[in-house]
Amino acid sequence: MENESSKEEMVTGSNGLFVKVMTDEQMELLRRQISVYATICEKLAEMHKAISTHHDFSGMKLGAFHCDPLMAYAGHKITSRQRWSPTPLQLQILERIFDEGNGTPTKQKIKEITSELTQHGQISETNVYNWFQNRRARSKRKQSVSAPPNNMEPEAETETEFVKDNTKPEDNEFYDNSVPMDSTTNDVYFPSPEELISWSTNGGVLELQPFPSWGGGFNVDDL
Amino acid sequence: MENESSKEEMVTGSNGLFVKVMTDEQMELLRRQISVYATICEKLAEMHKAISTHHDFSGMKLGAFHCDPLMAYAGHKITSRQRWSPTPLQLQILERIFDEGNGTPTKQKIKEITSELTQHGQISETNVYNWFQNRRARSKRKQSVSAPPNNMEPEAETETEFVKDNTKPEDNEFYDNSVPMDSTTNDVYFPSPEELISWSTNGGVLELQPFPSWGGGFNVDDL
DNA sequence: GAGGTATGAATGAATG
DNA sequence: CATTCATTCATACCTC
Repeated sequence: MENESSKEEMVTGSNGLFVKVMTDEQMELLRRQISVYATICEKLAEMHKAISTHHDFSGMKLGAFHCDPLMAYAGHKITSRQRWSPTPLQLQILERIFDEGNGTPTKQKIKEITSELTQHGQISETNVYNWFQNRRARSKRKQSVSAPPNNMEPEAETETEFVKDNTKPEDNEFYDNSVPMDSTTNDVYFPSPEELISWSTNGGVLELQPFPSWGGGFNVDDL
Repeated sequence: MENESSKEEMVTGSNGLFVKVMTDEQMELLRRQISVYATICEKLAEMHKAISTHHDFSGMKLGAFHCDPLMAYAGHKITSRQRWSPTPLQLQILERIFDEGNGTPTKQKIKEITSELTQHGQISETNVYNWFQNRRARSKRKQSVSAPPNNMEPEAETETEFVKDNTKPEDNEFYDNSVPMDSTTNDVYFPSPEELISWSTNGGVLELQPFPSWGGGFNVDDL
């Protein structure tokens, strides 16, 4: 990453006010972070809920949190950025190019294709790149599925087996899961804390308010 | 959306890059929002902890490959794990090292790094090597992953061609959206999710790390 | 609303 | 290093 765009700075907006500046990068970080929090909260709430169903914790204190028995289950999906999807026209063109057989588009080709497709809708080089990657991989996989005429039980999901034939040196792995949490938001709306934390301690059951839609603040990628 | 002071806007920073802008107001909101999450998480963790002390979760096998049901947040199944994946801690360290700028780690450095990371989880030199390879390569070809700002109509072939690439200049559309982890300066610091929420797999007790810095990381007021 | 599928995207590893 | 492959994750959509 270049040293030129990773830090925030102060600029004077068009309205003349001083404002804080975030780069896309930072914005993305923020977005993710908040989303992670949301997820964590949600899961914790679920967990507690699950536990609560098995035990009675009426005596349970939650610090200063005592609220009305407002019913609400932790909604989720506080964020949802639509991922890119080719328009029919774009798809048509992409498929055509793909069928032309020219294996993997070079970087240069990607650029060309992208600029062509841009005339038919929003698209970035990454989109094009990914599309071809996926297209190739999946058309290949499909064939290999039809190839093996033998056996192949439908679903051999032996989950009790943690095979880690990593074919590689001594790499092992036992810590699971690096948080995927995609999440994305177009806008960020911030309810007041009270709004958010109005959970019910009703019978020890904790419930989080559904996350209010993020739809009012600043647009992360839509301006 | 008109151009008022409380709304975000796009301006050109001193470096010439387009950046997103937040007003103080928005920044404050953001800070509070995240703070609220932090509080919620803490409280939930406390609650869970309290509950856990009263019950035996012997049924919860939480070995290296088993997560407590809650932790499987994201629907990820524990059965996967065939390829190495850095733990959050490892990732953090790796990113730090990467950011230190020392280009290609030598063989010797790889060894050092590996042995350091081993303390935080299984890892091999190959893993480290690959990671740096990929990290380098991708820090260059990072592109706009974020769906272009505008929502596109999947089927409404309104191929209106006024698509203006608001993302960035025509020639260069690279910006980072890969794993966030830089920081270290006084700008936005975001602990990784796992950093925040390190679950003890011991008896199903959940533990939240003390919140790193909502008080230390994101300096709203003293930029 | 839980299942399945399609697909955009992310990333460890491999190949040149 | 530059590209590519393989696998996986996440989400949108679809069906029941």
